[in-house]
Amino acid sequence: MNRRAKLKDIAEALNVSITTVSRALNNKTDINPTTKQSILAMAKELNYKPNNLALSLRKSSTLNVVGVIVPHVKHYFFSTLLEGIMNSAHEMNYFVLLGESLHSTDREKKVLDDFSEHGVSGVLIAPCKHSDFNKNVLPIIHRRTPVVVMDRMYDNYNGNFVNTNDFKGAFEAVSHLVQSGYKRIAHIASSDSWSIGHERIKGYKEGLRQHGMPIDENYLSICNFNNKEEGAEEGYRACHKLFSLKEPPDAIFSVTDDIAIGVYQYAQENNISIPNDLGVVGFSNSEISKYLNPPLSTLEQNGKKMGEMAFDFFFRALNANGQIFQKSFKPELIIRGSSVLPK
Amino acid sequence: MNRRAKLKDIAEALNVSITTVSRALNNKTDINPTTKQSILAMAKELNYKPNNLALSLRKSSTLNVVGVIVPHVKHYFFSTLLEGIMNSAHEMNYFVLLGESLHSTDREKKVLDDFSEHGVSGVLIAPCKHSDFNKNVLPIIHRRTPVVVMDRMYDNYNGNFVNTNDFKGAFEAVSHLVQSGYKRIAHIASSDSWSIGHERIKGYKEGLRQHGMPIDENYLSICNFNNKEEGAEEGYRACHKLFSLKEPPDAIFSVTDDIAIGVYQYAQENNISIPNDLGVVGFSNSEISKYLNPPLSTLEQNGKKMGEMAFDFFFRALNANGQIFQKSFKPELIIRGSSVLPK
DNA sequence: TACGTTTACGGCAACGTTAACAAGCAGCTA
DNA sequence: TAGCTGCTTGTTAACGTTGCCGTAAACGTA
Repeated sequence: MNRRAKLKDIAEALNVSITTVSRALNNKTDINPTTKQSILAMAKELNYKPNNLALSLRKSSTLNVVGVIVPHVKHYFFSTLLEGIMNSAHEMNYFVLLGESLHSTDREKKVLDDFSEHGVSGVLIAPCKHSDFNKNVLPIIHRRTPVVVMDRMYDNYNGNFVNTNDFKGAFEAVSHLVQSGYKRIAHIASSDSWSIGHERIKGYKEGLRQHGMPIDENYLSICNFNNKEEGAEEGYRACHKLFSLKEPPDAIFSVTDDIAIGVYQYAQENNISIPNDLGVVGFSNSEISKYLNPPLSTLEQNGKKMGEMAFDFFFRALNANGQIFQKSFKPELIIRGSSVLPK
Repeated sequence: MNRRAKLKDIAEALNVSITTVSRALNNKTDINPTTKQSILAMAKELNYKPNNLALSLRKSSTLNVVGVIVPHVKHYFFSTLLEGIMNSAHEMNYFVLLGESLHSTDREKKVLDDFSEHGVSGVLIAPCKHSDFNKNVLPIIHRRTPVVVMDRMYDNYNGNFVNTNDFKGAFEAVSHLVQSGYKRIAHIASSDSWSIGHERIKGYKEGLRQHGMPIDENYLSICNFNNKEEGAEEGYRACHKLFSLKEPPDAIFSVTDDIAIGVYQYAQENNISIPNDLGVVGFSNSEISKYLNPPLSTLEQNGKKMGEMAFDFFFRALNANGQIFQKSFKPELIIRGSSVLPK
């Protein structure tokens, strides 16, 4: 096979200058329609494809590449998010450069710096837990590279983002448990110090308040975890603590499905029947949830749609100078067997 | 912030030529150690970082980028594979360009062509189901770009690969079921026409043979599926068919965990007790498996290790001209509650 | 002294592309 | 007819880097 055709080849074949060829292929003005036609024809004949590497150097930015960084690809939500991003990216002829932070803010910084060095045209970031906005993200924005923050929020951040309305989700979960007839609703929460944990706690409390139920701080159990395995263990421990109270809860809104798994394990070992003795609602509709016994009620975050929109925001931000794109997805309550008392 | 320092800046600061600076920074000969020291010092002072874009053009290949393509990121096995690849890549300062084939051979081709166009230094591919080696992969190899095939095999392929020893895995699963005391072992299989399905069927039959058990083609149920949801449904259907036989099986080796979920659903609806009436063994130790009731025995494929090795193979192939790297991972049998009869 | 060899460096070209400027030419106006 | 205008094309430089070649100075050898 011959080497790839370049502008020069077309130019020589037609006895015109390289510039003229470039003009024809880039739909520039200042070109005779006849010349243009013959150039286009020749380009097709020689199967001309522009050289991305040269273009990148010329424009001093990689062409059609977005950097995407998430804490863990293997978490279901992030992999669906990624799926959405890749769908849209593929449609728009964009490449996805992928990195994982593994919930380390240092690694996150390293990956983002690498992205910059590689000259990505944009960055889509699902921040790690203690992500440092000023240190990690701000430098990218200063380079005028479009950034879209996904999934969780930075304090006082006012750029492009796509996230879940955690507050509303938690509120709905609690409302549902109340309507199902549960009276003492606990929340196994994630740290108050990051947006997801914070907003869900707020939604939980507001849910209780609006239904005229007391807020008992003993029913708020905060735990710390970074991956699924820890999640289940933490859930188990938290559940154990809740059931050591004088008056244990009769329902638990769990900040994630993984933690709910720990609750299930504790319940099974202690002969606590779900949903009869204990109602449970999780968060994120992980693939496991519907196969649990009983199937777990939870909130669907629709990672795929979020991913698609995140890419779309990036794409629009590229050409809209200064305009900011924001969207908060209301999660959808999925009611299954774990939170409905049989009549 | 100033713009990034380039060779010219260092050269002007020290009154030497650009070439000399380049030599110093690239550990070339023909340079005075003293000059070299001062150049290195100045490079550090100006925080010089080579411009990848320019380098890419010069070498006409993107620097430090591998293209990775898998059928679906959201499948647990592939996401762990990806995790392994990214770990190793990150360590070696490589970027990962990600694509999904979604089990479409056309899309696979498109993504691979895009990779080539982008000038990746290597390609790691987990082929889609009906992937066309000659059309999709061969052109890349012809460009002398190192390729590592992961997870499944092409017929007569003799390049770099990393996969699961599906034959041994299936063999072990069947042996285990025999040793547990099951007598009529069925296999819900995947299509015989691709390596994974084929090898597992072979392993299943060989397992029966070596334990002196008859091979009943009625107990071999082949089904077709491309994603989890279909998997469970197909499993359910296949199970239904098996239990319509005059003499239904008392154990099922399922080609994937997803299909095993369908088996569980059928069993629950029809009051078939696992493991008492029916032993079940799955494949791939998906995250769901240990949370099923009873927990599902299965085969761990260790995607992370495979991913790490796949990248390692690529990396070594870069500099080892012609040498071929191959590794078949023996999956590890994980015995849980679904395949052991109580004494 | 004369010549070859080594050491250390600089100049130029090239990777493929595009932007800015220059320039040729036809047609039109005064 | 001189000069202006608009249309079309070509020339040059630049993006940042490295490989090739050339060469001056210092050194060694007969």
